[in-house]
Amino acid sequence: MATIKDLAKLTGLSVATISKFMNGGNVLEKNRPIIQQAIEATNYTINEHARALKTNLSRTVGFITPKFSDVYASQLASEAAVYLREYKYSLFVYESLNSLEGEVEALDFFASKKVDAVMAAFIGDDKRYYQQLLSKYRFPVILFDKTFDNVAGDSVTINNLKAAYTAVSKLIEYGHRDIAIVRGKEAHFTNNQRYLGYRQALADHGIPLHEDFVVEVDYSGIDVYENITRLFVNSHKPTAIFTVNYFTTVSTIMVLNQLDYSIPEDISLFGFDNYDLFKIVKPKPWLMVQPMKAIAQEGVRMLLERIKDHQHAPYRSVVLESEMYVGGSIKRIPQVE
Amino acid sequence: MATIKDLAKLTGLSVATISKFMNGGNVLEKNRPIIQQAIEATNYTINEHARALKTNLSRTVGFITPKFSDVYASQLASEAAVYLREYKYSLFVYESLNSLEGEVEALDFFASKKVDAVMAAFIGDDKRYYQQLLSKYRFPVILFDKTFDNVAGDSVTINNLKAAYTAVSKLIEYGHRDIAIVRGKEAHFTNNQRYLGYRQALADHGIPLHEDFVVEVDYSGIDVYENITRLFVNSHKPTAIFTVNYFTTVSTIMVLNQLDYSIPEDISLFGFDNYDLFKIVKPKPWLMVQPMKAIAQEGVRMLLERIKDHQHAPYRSVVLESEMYVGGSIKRIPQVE
DNA sequence: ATGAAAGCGCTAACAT
DNA sequence: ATGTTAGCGCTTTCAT
Repeated sequence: MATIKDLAKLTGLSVATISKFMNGGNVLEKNRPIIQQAIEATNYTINEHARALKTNLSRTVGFITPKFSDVYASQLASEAAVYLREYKYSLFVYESLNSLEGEVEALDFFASKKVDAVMAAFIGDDKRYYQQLLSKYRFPVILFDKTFDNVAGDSVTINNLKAAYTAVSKLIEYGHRDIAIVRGKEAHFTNNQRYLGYRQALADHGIPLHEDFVVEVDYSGIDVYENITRLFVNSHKPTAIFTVNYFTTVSTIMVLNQLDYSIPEDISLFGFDNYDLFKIVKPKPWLMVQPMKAIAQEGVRMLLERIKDHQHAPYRSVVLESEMYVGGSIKRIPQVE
Repeated sequence: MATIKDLAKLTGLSVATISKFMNGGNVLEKNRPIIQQAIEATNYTINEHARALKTNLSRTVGFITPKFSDVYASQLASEAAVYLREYKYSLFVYESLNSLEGEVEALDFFASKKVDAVMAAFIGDDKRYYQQLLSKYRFPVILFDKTFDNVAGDSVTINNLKAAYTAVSKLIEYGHRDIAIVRGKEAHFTNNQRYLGYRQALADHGIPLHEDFVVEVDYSGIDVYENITRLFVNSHKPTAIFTVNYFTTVSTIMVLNQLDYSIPEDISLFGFDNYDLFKIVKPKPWLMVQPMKAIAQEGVRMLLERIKDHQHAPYRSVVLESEMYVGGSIKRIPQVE
């Protein structure tokens, strides 16, 4: 493998000059092509380990995702990578496999890789646990999807409660009162917040909560079919369904289709998150969509600031709004006076 | 940040001894807890940059995926990470964003990170292009999903043609003769191979290829609905559909459901790849499933051998078989004599 | 079993 | 603008 020393010998220049060239410093115009040629001849690429050792900056960012297949995290990682690349930064993505131990493993791994910062979508909700955990590491951590009261790191989230509130209010505005919700089994932050938004929207419009209309599904998918089917066995049936995320939205559409319930004729739907499959679905579902680009951009911005300053400025938390995608999945129900 | 030197001072031992401890060398039993304590007190983690610089081994593997959202690649990365972790290796995942330039970027990035090997699912098919490209890098590359005649690196693939042949033969065995195929627009290797398997199965059973039954869809999803709908406008309609991968399978099921075609009563289906959504689909689709664990395991095995030997042994290519998942998505059609 | 010291490839301070 | 050189944190050889 070629090193700067090799290039120095090849060009007759010094290692310092080559280093300057590599880092955009001042080099005589006539020397530039000479160096460039030597680089190409030797297929030289800089040794980032040596550079990182010297500068104490690795130009890498760790990213903790619950699963590579997680739609939210993979969109976020994808967008973040684009912004980071502009600053010569790259992502180390580590799967926590939905476990706290996996998260600790990831953090330890990042610590030894000396990443400059970490972006994380953690699975747990225990603020003090994370506060203590993160205090062990010297890199800044930017939290996504959920926040811990600005106590463990900067965070970028959306207003989950409001997004759900908006969605359910739209269904009510269209005349629906029998509105079911399909949410995850786990008591996770976003899941809960969106449930609260659902409840609050109902309450604010004087609609009592109907226990049978709260469907909790396992993200493995095994019980989705049965649980959604059960919504329609009683005489008191929902006329609309609010689904709290991509998985529940897709799977609910799938099941409704299979049960031969037409959307929106037989049942109305308001979903969450936008992803590839919704390009196929007819009619287009109404959706609350998270501004993934903005989330990534804000996150990267904060992260770069933290790396630069390295100060213990108070943690900031940015809360963004979701966007409402208008679809054709809600039927207007005549108001009964 | 704590260094070995700090630990040396703290424990009264030498840097060399601490290093040995860190690497599982011989250290007096009575010294072990002392070192361990110092590590915990300082939150010490090894500096992998320094280690990599010294040993010329980074214990990282680069992984090139077309998109983070790619189902095949994300399953593969996930499985590979598990095996690699057993050998203290970790994955650097880089998105090529479905472009050749992105792939080159990824390789250059990996070169400067001095990864020990690269796992890649490339998008192109030009053997000579990749042969030339990869010759520029000194790390071994293990190719997945497609192979280039053992000319650019070791590879792990499945027998795509045979898998498709098996699937279509099964449909024929059930009495179907009007079998459509939903494939991708792009002339990619796996896509083509599976198409060839389809054609060969038809040919071997004396069934002529019907042009209108070959549906080519864009992976963005925009034309899937229209293209599948078009299958049913003529008087000559298919009784079965073979879909060549996860995306086409899911979206075809989605569209059929929306068109109120029941599976298997109105139309039979044989799909490809297994993933989360199929846990929800009723009836369970027949599927050809790639052995992702075995693919990852074989790939990692080859990769570790390459790293160890560093010899220019001839490239090997491992071809695995897909597994057939029996479902309820095929109707038996009485044979007409 | 432990320690002293060289050196991996780079950057940056300093000298020219 | 270019060159010389120290040193980042680690492993490893060679002594002890």
